[in-house]
Amino acid sequence: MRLKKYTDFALRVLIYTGTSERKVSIKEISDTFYISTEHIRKVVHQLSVKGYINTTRGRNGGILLMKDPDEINIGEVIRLMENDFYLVECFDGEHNQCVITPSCKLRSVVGEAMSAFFEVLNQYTLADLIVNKDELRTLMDIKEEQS
Amino acid sequence: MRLKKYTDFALRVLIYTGTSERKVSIKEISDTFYISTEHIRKVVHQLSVKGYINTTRGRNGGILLMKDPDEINIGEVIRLMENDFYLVECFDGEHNQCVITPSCKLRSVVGEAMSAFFEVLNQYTLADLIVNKDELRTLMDIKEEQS
DNA sequence: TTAAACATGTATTTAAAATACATGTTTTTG
DNA sequence: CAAAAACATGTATTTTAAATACATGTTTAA
Repeated sequence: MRLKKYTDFALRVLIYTGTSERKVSIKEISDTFYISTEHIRKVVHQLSVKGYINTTRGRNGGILLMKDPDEINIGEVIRLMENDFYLVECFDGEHNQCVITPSCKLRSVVGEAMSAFFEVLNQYTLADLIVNKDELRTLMDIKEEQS
Repeated sequence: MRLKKYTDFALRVLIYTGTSERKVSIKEISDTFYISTEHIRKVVHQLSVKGYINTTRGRNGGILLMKDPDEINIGEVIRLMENDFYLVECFDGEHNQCVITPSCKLRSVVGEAMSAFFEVLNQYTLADLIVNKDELRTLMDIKEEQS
């Protein structure tokens, strides 16, 4: 049971962007976390498609948060980034061939567990993740004036 | 976010075994669910190592439940079968290289969500999954006298 | 016009899971 | 005692999804 790095990275992009007071770049983020720039680029792109961040091209381009941190729900972000929640075969209706599906109690049990998982995540926003901005800024080595 | 088929299959083995009144075989189970016999064999083996079932070799061998269904906790089974719960990088202490770990709030948020997930699963036992034995027996085509 | 940013489609690599294969052991029955 | 029917176990292969890399394009400001 894992989340994709993609999802993990999306959250880090939001944390990074939300912690900085200025525009940030993909390069900065990938350097900070020792992560493939191309992979982060894709995460950034999807976050911008979903309206969380705004990206501008060109010199002096970069990434800005588009919403207030307290409007960015963590459960929602994870649901959007993680596309596949087929914990057990029957969750994937199209490919399910488990014979007991019509009478299976496991189905709802696992569903209930997954709901509980998201109920917790839904209670948090990006604001909760960056309350300690100063500490984070130090750890991520964010300089407020771009070199 | 998925569970392994391995985990799904372990639960089905328990459901199958718990539903039948007699000894069952790996062959039967893999035929019922259209699943690789070898894969099920490994699941069965681990379930027996963990003491959930008893297997006997040889002619007239097979699988029997070792515990009362209401003593078999679903959360526990899933925890045992699914070995890896590294939802985010920092959960894997040994390989974690995320720089914000010391001050990261996401860590505990995801941890809390995972706990909620298991809290639900911990509330159920195999007995809950087979309350409707008759329906299940029909769907799985279990004959109580072996042909 | 050049440099520095993001965009985007495709290809490759990696890692884990799933499956298959080969051989061995155990037990019962004829 | 031989054969059949079960599980055991180690290894190898295949599959799949995710991660990463590559190549090229577009945008914008200096």
